[in-house]
Amino acid sequence: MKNTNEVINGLIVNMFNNLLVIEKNSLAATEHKDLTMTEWHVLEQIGLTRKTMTEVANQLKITVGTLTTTINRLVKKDYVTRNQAVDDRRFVYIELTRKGQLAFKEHELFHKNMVKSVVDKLDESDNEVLINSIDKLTQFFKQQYKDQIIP
Amino acid sequence: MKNTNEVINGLIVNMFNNLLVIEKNSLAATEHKDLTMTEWHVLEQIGLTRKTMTEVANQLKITVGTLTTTINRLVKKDYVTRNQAVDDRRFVYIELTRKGQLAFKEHELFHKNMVKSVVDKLDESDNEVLINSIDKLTQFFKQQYKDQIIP
DNA sequence: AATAATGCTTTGATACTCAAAGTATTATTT
DNA sequence: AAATAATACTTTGAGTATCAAAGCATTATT
Repeated sequence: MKNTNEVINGLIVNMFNNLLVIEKNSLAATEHKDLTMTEWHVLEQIGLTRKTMTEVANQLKITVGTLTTTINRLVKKDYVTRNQAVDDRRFVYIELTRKGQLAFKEHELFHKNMVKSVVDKLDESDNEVLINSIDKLTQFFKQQYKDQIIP
Repeated sequence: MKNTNEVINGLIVNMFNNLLVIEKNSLAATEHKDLTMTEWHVLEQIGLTRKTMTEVANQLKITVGTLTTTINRLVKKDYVTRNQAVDDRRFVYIELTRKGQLAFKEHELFHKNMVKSVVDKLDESDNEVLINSIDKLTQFFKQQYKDQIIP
């Protein structure tokens, strides 16, 4: 089955090379043209409930210091609010503004369309295989680098 | 099938957030610790035959100018050679040195292991579904942004 | 011979990233 | 209660990554 492996590997590499560019162009066609891809992904991780800096940084696998600078910009652009927690003032809560929520929903739509384009063309048992396969990939990662993965 | 879509989307996003970090750590464990991820991916695209600057830049979806600076560094680190084409001196051929080829094979190994971990656990018809699914994703990209995709 | 087109490099600017040092706050130890 | 440690975040310094636009050779077209 050497050939199968190579085909799958080629497709995965190709997919990864393309996805970011595609996503970027797709999102640039929305009203929120002032967002970089990093900023889009930060908005995606914050989601519709407030989060702490560390939570979001862990999910994105970046340092909190890096996130700080991105949040600075997102606050300036009015996509995010930043508030110190009242119960423990070491924590900072970041939360989407209304504008941020609108952007979030556009990003969500891109992903939904992407997945829909795949799933619609497969029958139910095929979907199970797909889920299973992606899950196997994730497990491959976890197995080799347990301590670095946030589940 | 709303739920299926959400599961698949979640897995994909998670996979993308993880992959680069995982790959980075895996490759940092090799002898070639002086390579950045961008540099690894350039080596991957050059492969075992010589390529022109434009070829590689197109595959990676970066500008030729960006590639120039990366190649500068890879030449300095002795992973790549750069030679003007004799038949048409506008072209520049880039090619892996022996050291570059060794690195290339290590990168290849990472990908092979990754795919193997998935494929080994699926039977033959499942593999077809997986290929089919990834292919659908690629088609989704192509369909919406035809002019930007290099096939 | 002049002009256009092509392939690459350079330049200037911004974004992204990390590690390490610094600040403020809370928890633990003595 | 005071000193120390731990935690959450920000700032700083430095290198990498990226692009658009301008520039340089070389080749193709007019």
